[in-house]
Amino acid sequence: MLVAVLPEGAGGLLRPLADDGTPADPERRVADLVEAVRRIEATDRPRWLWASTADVYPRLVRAGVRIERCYDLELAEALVLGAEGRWGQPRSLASASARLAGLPVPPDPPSRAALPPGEFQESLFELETASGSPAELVDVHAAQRTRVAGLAELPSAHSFPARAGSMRTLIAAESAGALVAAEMGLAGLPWRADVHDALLRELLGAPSPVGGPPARLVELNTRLNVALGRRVHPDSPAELLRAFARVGIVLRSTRRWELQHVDHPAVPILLEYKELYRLWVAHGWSWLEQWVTGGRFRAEYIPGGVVSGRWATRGGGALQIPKVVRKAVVADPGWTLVVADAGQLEPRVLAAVSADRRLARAAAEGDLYAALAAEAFEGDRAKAKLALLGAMYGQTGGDAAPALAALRRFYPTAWDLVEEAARTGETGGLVRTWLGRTCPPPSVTWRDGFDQPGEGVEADTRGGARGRARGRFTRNFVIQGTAAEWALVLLARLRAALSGMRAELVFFQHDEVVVHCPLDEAAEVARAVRAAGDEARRLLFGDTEVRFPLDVSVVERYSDAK
DNA sequence: TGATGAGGCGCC
DNA sequence: AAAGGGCGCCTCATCA
Repeated sequence: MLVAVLPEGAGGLLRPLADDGTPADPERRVADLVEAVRRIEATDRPRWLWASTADVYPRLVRAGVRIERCYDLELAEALVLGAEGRWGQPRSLASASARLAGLPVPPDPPSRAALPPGEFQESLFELETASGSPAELVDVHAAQRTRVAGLAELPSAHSFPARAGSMRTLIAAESAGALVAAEMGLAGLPWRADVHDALLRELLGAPSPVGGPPARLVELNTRLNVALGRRVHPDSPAELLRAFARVGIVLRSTRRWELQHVDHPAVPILLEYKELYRLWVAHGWSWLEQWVTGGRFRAEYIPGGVVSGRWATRGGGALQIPKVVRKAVVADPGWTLVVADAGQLEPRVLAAVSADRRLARAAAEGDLYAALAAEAFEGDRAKAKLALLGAMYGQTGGDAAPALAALRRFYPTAWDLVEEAARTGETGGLVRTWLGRTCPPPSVTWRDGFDQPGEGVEADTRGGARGRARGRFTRNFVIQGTAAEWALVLLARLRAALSGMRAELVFFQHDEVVVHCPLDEAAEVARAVRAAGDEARRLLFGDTEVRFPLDVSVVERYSDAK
């Protein structure tokens, strides 16, 4: 059973539908949407059909209402458009409805995600009156079902064919992910501001009372001035290049890896400055003030925000929290953190999707690289890792060349899969993930101003640096995107397993998940994470012998994981 | 003055 | 150890 929901102030319109999406009961208006959903969820557990989870669900969660399943029409629209070769067309309910009716398609309204961070937070408290009608929801949903069923017949110049069944799975997983994202964003990551502050003082020294650089940075800057024989602003690359040139050192850039090869007393000082400077500007006191409230860091998660299907976040740099700062992530008293990290996820995904028999056998082991090394790289684990990463990221020459040759010889089926994805991209084609997420067309991934979709695109794409860049992108897309799908399914299964417990999902980062739970639930949560990983493997890859082992730690502090 | 791009670096 | 893929976000430099 489905129930279509259209919010309207504090109330809304509800329309029950049969499983096939056809209306089952007349539409009705409720004055209190939260209470209506609470009641219907308790008795019927329907799949809720709405235009956008991000617009509707947060207010339900804040009122203490959680739902089990939903169908996010806009996320689904984006996936189906991509599979149909119409990537990037407007996806809102209004746009999809207009497209269906053959009317001019309005652009998507600016999404919440486009708001400045502060306003984004506030917007979550607004009562949204969505545009559109329940009839439009019902019609667009029905049309999506038909379009999904037709996907199997689409011409397939892609890594994986578009299959109706897997697209349904993908839409369900994407929708479940949106529920997790909303809940996790509201729950927040436990964050001890006092611990963070102590850490900053230890590394950076005392903060400046007027907002300038802290003591340690001032000191390092002074020492740098001395070492270079003149005053410099270390945050200005141009100035640094000039200063180094003046002491006889010509640099192409001031990147760390380039500086590291330079023998000059200023270099270690500058490297230390850069590291601490970054900590100060990106995760210093102002970050703490802006993003941590009530003992929680509340990130804004955007499911499907990355073209590969990975999540994005906005504000607070939630996916880039430096390891050193993770000391401030501390469980509440009497609670603990269960941290689960999928090791070697992407090479395992390659083994599973390619069904390369030898690679799959290696991926049945706990340490895939070691197994590979024993078989094909004379026991050299580092070389095995280099080869596999090089094949997935598109490295061609350099030190990796011999390793790549060995990989190609021993694992030809896996090799062919990534090579085929790369060739497809180089010649202007599209690739898909295992469940059917389609990569954007070349016109979207080229960001140079003069690239226009249409004439000349294919010719420009073939050969040349740009074509090779596109090939590296599509080569990686099929692996990274499929890994994101495995993680998404794990997340959805884990969320289901945790319902009814006090445990809460509080963080998710590509292949790693953190659950905050009472101490006495930790063992069960750890079991649930492993079970969710197994279910994700089975759902995606059936009876593959590839394993997706999870490193699970039960810790008080995030920094103590692993 | 505000917008944009480049340089740089944190995470996976 | 770096370099291949994906991001967000900070700064400076430049341009309208």
